[in-house]
Amino acid sequence: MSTADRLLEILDLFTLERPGWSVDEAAEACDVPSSTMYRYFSSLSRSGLIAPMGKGWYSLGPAIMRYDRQLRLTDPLIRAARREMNRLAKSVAGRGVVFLCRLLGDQIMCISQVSTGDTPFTIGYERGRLMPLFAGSASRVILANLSPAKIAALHRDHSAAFEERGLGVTLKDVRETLKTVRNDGHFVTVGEVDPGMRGISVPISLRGKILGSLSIAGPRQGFTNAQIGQAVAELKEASSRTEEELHHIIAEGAAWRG
Amino acid sequence: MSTADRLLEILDLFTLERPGWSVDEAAEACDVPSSTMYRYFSSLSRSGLIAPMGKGWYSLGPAIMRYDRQLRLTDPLIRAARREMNRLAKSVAGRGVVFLCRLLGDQIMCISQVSTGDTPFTIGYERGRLMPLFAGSASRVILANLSPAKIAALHRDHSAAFEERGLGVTLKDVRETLKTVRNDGHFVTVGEVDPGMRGISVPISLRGKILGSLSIAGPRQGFTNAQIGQAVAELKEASSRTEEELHHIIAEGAAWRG
DNA sequence: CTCACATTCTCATTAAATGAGAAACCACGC
DNA sequence: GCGTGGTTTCTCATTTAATGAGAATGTGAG
Repeated sequence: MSTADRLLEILDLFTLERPGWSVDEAAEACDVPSSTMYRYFSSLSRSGLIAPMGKGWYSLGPAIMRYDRQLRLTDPLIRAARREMNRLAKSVAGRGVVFLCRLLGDQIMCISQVSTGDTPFTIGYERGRLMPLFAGSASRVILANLSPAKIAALHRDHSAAFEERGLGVTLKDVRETLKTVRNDGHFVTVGEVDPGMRGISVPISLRGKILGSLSIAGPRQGFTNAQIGQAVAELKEASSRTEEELHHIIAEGAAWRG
Repeated sequence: MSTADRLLEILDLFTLERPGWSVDEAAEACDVPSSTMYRYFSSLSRSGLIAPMGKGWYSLGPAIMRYDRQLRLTDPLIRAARREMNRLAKSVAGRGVVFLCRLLGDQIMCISQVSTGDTPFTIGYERGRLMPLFAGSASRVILANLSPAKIAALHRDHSAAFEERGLGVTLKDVRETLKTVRNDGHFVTVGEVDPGMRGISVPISLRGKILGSLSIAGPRQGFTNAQIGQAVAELKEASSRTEEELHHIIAEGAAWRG
């Protein structure tokens, strides 16, 4: 195993379930001597990726927060969507939250979330939350707009998941199902990611390439059929304005390519 | 230079000013051949710390957001302060934002920010923002509560900064100034971090050890003297409740030490 | 299909990581 | 102040992995 992989393996020790580690425990977990783990920890501490939280205990460090802020401030998609997300949030205040997802390789991640007013329900759609590829409306509208080659590759590797989620058994079935979603331009689910929650999503693309999705989520009973229809219309409008804004941001260009 | 340092040097290429890099440009910047930089990029991509954003351009990746979410959800200080911060935010709605800072080694970082209602002014106090050590109320109340040894060490290394900020010339002067702040239990500034902005801060400690500070910031004219006095009182109350809550969280314990 | 470009692979050479133990450094209580 | 226990850094001979030029392969746009 390479040194690089070792470092990244150590970072991955720090999880939601186990956010704090001592040098000795980490050494045992990775099966290296303490002196070596001290070397690793000191490299990671120097860069701020981890930080001593007192008494020999370490957790993830300030660099994580700094880098995350940097992403928030520079991500063209987040910037392009901000205004429309705020508008949508007001429109569904108290009934739902608005969130933005991005396709990253084979993963779909929530990268931004806006809500206004009191949201008495638990908001599961936080920035940084990894979304399941095959469940939930936010993922579905992205999935439906992937290239045929990518859909085929995913179906080859995860055919069981496709079937389980009712997307179809054969690749042909799957293509049909996704074609419908693609043509509708939106997708609505109930309880696929969080129980009792409804998801309403539309895709966001740039020059024909799918980038992510814009969604509203809230308690199932917070939306009548008419309100779902209105939400879909508002989401579509917001998505198309976001795409337009994204063109402007990229045309300015300097921000992204340095 | 070690491999570890190389990797972390590469991560540091990604800045607010220059959030996107191609392999070749990064190779040139770090003075290594492209084939080597490809190896580094692929390690970092595999772990998700960076991600290809299309067409050979890379930016910071999903792991950053995942780790940041993890910190938000597990940091005992953030969790302990949440309720009080929400309460304070309502109390200063429209006039200010509430933010929480943490001491991390020699750095002070904003780790959480809450505001309610419309905040027409620019909010500079975002999570992930590094705060200057010697300016601003949020830092001052932390500085004032450091151990005498640390204050002495800081004064040795940054005596010019101490003098510039009016903290005193000799170590003796500095100690006197900080003692006053410590005894007051709060500090108020104007325009030290962001022009035209007022900062009002109180310290947060655990078992006599300074951990961070809780602050309200807003446009200077948003606070009459009486309102400043009230804000200080509310902040002190919030701080002491946060410290209490922190004791509970740490007593439960499981969450932090795994 | 083809071309240009992005990415991965190969392998002999070079340089860095390793780890046991010694030493230094702290913070803490007395 | 001054040991004391635990944490962290240092040292250096040995082992192991990183390096990088160039060839090979993959990929996407026209």
